[in-house]
Amino acid sequence: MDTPERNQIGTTAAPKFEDSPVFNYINNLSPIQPVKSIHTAQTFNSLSFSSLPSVFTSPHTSSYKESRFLRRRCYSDLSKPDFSSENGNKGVTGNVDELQVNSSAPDDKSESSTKLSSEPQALKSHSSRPDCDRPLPDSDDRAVSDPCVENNSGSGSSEAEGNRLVVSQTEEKEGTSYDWESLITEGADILIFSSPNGSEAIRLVQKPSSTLAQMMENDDANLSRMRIADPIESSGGQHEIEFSSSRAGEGCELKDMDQAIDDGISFPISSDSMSREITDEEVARYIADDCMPVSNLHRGMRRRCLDFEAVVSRRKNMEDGSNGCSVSTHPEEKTTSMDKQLVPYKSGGVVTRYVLTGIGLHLNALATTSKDAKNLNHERFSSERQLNLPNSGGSCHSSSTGLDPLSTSIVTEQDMDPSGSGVQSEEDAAMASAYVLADDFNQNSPKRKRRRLEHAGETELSCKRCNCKKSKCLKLYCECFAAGVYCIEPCSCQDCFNKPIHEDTVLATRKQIESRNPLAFAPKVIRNSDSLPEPGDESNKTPASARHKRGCNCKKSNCLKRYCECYQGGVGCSISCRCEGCKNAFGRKDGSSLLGLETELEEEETEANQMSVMDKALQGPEIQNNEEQNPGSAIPSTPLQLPRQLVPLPFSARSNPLRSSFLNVGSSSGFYAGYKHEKPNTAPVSDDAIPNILRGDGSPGAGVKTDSPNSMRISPPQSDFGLSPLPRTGRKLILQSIPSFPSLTPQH
DNA sequence: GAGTTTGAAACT
DNA sequence: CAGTTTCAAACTC
Repeated sequence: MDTPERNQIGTTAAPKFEDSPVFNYINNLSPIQPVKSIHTAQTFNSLSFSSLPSVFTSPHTSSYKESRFLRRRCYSDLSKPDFSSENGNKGVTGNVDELQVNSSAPDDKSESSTKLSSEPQALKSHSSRPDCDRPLPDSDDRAVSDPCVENNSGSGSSEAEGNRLVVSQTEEKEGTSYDWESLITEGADILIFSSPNGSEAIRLVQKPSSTLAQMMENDDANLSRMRIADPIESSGGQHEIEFSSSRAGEGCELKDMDQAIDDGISFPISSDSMSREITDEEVARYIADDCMPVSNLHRGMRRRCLDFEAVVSRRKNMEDGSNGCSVSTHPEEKTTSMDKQLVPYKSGGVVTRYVLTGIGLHLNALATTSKDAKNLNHERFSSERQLNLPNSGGSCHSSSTGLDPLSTSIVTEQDMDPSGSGVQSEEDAAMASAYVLADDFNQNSPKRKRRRLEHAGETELSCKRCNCKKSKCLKLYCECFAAGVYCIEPCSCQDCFNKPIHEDTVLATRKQIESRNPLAFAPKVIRNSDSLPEPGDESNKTPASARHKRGCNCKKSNCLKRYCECYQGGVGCSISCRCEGCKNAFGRKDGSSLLGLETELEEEETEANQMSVMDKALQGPEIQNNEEQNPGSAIPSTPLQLPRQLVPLPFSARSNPLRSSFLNVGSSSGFYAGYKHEKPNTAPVSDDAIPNILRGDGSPGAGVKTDSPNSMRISPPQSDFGLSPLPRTGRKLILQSIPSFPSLTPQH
């Protein structure tokens, strides 16, 4: 855990004075400070990771924290993207680096990174790596995934942290724990807090240590300020500060902590070395760290999303050496929020996943999620419990946002994942699980793939498994490609080019398609956050509060089957639809409202399976929320789906943090969003709403939301769900501001 | 599991 | 822009 990041963080944090914004700002300006408190940093690292919420970034805060962020970002990429717009540069770069690191070579780098700690930048990059690296190795997947995940998750991290804390506590209890009990007791509180915001989660952590609390009291106030001022950074920044203060004297033990983490993420181990000095504060730290890992697990799960844009950068990093991490502090990189979005992640080196940020849903994602979700839930739980987190299992669950009665701890973790892209998390998890299961298989015989799909695949949910035979998975026919993710084992595709190995081809193809249709990779379904109907947007008005990007053209299915993209996406048909005999349960083109939806759905359900219904519901904003919370039935509760499924409008999310509309983005969506910003509405799509939605949901108007154009970023992708925000977990989506420029295409 | 249906994507 | 073809998912048996 020597990770430089922590150190840096700690350094930055060390000065409590930072409480005052001014002071902080100054600190940021001066690189020196970071160096000061290296020790403390570690504790925070985890925290920092968690901090995602860049969304709110206030320029000021961002500015002063930048140095810090950089570090943090390493952990949480997702959040970073948000920053990118404002702070962007640094943060972004950091993210990128992290991503690269993860993808490239986790193992070796981690160590090196620790060494680098002396250098702030290096630290940043390293810090990110180390986490990733650790986990990668093995069963530890959790840890491995965690770091990476965090990066990806970014926005959700904060919340996730809270959850994580809880989890970690539980785990620790089992293994060993001194102070843990107290911590645990507090854990409940933590959970609660965490849900809303990462910042809160952090607080909880702090709470555990009375000393910290005392010490921090003042700081807390400051922190709160910070948060307010900078929602985005808040979590990370806060943590840093707090811990630093608490930890100031400590420092050394971090290594032990790290080791412990590596071993099993359980701090207790570290405690041995630490002995008593580990005060509550340390415990808190550990917890925080643990949390991170946990979250990571989820994140690790991330699906292989393709970020084409990111890919490029990544490649560079990769090529350069695993060191992608290596300081990616370049300001330029930072500028591109896109990079953040893409977080390449390797699990077992098998597949790199990139998270795409986006707005709205990709039908594909939805579909997969819904179906799989059910299965996944079951499997996930089992796996999760067994593993406790661990890798594969964890990965899977991560996706599940729902509360699982069974494993609350786990659930929390999952929630945590939400980091932003519930979808991603799901996907990732699925991916991870898939990898784990299939290490052998890789792309091999289709049969095996199928098998996995059926079995492991179920768990994976999110992963879309395509079955392309002629398109080489380089056309929109391919769900994976369309969703911005690489094909993976579970896919039964033939002659697949949609793999990391063929990044160039994939990227080029994607560009081509985008050149033809800038919105081609945009989520097909654009959802407004349920919670926040924006007055301006008509889309909100739509029953579903979401609409299909282009509208369907159904003639025989009456928009009652999944052939219909609107239906599949859980949205009602709109004016833009050219369907005939529309009977879309989610809303007919002619205006029949969703109200009838339930009844209709029920009818349909009878016809189809409840399962299918559930899925639909999940897709559908309304239902989702409820269901998510209800783990119960097969449906889905599948938390997994939930997370992904709907992509609430990013904006809405902002408006309602609670609801969090996640932006899920279909993998591509993110790009899309960004893209739009760049090229507003050039989209071929005739849809009125769409452009508006995309923009705007944010857009336009909503001032705060903002979506800043940048904001479009979602914490990933996953996109899928969006409808309901996460139930409790609340992942909030943070829209991460995407840099003005569109993700993928920017290169255009 | 094979075959059919369907509608989007791609092509002309 | 419209019509046709291609494609793969969704669905049925």
